[in-house]
Amino acid sequence: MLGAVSRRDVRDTPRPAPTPTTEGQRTVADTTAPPPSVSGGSRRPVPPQSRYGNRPTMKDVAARAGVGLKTVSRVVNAESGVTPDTERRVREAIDALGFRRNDSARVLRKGRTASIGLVLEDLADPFYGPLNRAVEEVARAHGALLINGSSAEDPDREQELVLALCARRVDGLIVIPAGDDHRYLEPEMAAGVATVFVDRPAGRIEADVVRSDSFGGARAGVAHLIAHGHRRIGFIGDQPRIHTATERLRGYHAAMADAGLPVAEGWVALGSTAPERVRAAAEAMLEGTADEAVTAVFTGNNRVTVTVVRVLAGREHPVALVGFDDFELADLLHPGVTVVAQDAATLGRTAADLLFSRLDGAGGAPVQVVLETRLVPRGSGEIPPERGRE
Amino acid sequence: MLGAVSRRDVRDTPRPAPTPTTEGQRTVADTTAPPPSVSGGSRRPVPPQSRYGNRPTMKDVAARAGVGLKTVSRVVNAESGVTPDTERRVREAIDALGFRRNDSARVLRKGRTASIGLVLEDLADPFYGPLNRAVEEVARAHGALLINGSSAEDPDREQELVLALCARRVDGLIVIPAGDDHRYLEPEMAAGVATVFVDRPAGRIEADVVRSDSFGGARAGVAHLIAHGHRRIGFIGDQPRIHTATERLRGYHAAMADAGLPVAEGWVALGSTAPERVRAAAEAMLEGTADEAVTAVFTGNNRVTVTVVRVLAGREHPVALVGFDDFELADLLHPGVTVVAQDAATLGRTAADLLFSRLDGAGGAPVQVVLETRLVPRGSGEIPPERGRE
DNA sequence: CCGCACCTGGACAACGTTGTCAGGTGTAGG
DNA sequence: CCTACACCTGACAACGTTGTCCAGGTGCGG
Repeated sequence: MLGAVSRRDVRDTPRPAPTPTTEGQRTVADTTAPPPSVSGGSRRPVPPQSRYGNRPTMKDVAARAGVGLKTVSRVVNAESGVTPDTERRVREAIDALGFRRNDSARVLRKGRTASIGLVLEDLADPFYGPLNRAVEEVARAHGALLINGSSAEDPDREQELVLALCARRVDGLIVIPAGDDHRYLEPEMAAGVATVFVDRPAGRIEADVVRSDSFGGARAGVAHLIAHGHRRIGFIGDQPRIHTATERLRGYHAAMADAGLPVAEGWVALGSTAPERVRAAAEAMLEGTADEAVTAVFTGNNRVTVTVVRVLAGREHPVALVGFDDFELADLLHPGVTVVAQDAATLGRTAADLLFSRLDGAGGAPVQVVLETRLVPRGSGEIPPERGRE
Repeated sequence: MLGAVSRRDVRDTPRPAPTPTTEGQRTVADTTAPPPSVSGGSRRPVPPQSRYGNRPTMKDVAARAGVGLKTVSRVVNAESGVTPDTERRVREAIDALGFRRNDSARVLRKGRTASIGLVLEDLADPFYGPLNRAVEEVARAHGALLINGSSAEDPDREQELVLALCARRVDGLIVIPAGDDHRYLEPEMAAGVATVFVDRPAGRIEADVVRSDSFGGARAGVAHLIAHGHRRIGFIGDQPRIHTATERLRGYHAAMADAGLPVAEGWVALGSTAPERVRAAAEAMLEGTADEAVTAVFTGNNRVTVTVVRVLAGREHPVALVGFDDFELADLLHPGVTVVAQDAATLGRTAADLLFSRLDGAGGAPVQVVLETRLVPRGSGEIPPERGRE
């Protein structure tokens, strides 16, 4: 962790000061509680009805401009039927008071919030960045705001977050499910909250889904390894609770079966993507007797792939690797990492388009959109089996 | 792009179907408009006062439970003064109707939204993932929801987004500024919207800032190259409009001056981080006569670094490189990329802590928190100058 | 058996905005 | 000069919730 922290009154810094000032002096402080600290404290002790800083309302603007309340509303919403002169007076009052419309009140009156919620599993996972961005772009094109949060793979937290968004009356939801039971969403969906699931299908309810072809992608990836002569191939994936994990495992088994290859007991490892676990699993299936040690590994997602790359980097003999999910710089490693790529941005864009089409009234039964994956050979998947080839 | 898309009624898929079904059949469709499509259309044509799906209100719950409105409110808010029996009746009615409190109305009444806004420049930039996540964790610990969006480095869009968040009456804002004039925020801040800037200071207003020591970090990074024998060092950075870009450039100049080294004209390139531009800039300063070609490059942020790594990977002679910002897999490249690391998560956590301390009533002048950077030698910065060493 | 204190439950107003509708002004035509 | 019409403008209610306040009921003691 980067520990040193310095604080100073901003006045001490007379602007970005282009002169090389005494920028070096710092005081060391506890990073875990940098500023005056706060965390534990109780809620702010201000008078219960603080009304923030007494923001001006339309009523205030109307009084100042000497017009009626509704006229201010008309100006603010660019409705027709206001004399230029009146409008000018109103605008002056708005600027003078620093008025900004209270969207909470507006929402309450109008019924729609022009905002959608996005719940994903980890905001810090690079896979979700482009997805997040794509959803935001679509939302923006529709004049909607995006509210998002991450479930940290915790079903309870997912539910908590989703229901909080519903309480905010988002118009629609895009959810990357962490749990496998979404019946709690039924009343919300019945009440008109459009919902699209991404990456994985909803559990125990019927709902729109946009996902990649995990099964086919994994099958193709494993077949690629088989085509390069491998017969003993390991699979390291995410927890079996997660739909994509089991789909990809299914693809692995299908590819092995297609080639008439047996799958030994120690070749499949499902579980958390924590680096320690993945590292242990990889090392276990790379060791063992010559008949059991794998000559190639298929990894179930980008987190797993990165960890396995680290494991392989420390070994003498190269071992073939194909990973599900592309990742930045995969092409610059030695060897480049062969991957089954899914397009996160398209996933997000497609889901958002579908969501807004529902919001615009598109009816019909829930649909399932499945996006093709793409095998990207870069070297690591083309390493032939060195030893143990029978 | 991954083009192939298939759609089918979800009913056709009798569950994750563990049997290897005909998952292969797909129809090719235009990815840019996948579902029934929507985009251009006008707003939904439903009756103006659709009230979504006529969600039940507290009034409905009260009627069904045979109690008063306020009693329902008491139950929902876990206030005291309700008989267990009454509470049970109310809860049954809530479950039966699928009632969920309308937070818009609640916000309107109470004045605080328990939500904060985060505006960053690119949701897809991996640098912001951990920052985003850290802010979310702090917000969650304070019972607040996080609303975020990205400005795409566009000052107008930043302002638009920030003001939209203010209209939603977020309690506080964390902003990574794209623009250099934030006076538009003055009325909002005066009205009580706590605001903390991250990564870069606010423009033309005084406000809290949490940022890394760009100047010192860049100076240390360039000094590292000088210590390894380089005398002709290039600098490729972001647009000069961006504060961190100029600070890092300042650090570069300081380090060069410290060592008494001149800076030739073609050695500094500021501008967009678009790969084409960076690539051109890098190639230009690597070519040229022996006296002018640089033997080392310092890159101003992670986007630039990645592009330069690509350029260097295609060259015969290794060229030394130190980059600002750490990035995943930097250690696994050949050679490992030496970086000046800043801790995005701490940046976010610190900013969020500061924000909530302001919301909890902490007064005082705006503060500036500066986090130390850390030089991480990995190889690329330790390459000695091959040619042209005088 | 009566009275008092306490406690539960409900009526009501208010938050800031927008839709409805009626009133008022100015202008043009008869 | 009066009527009619168009166009602005503003009063009012309602959105769903919470804070205030009061009424009614219960339990206990006198």
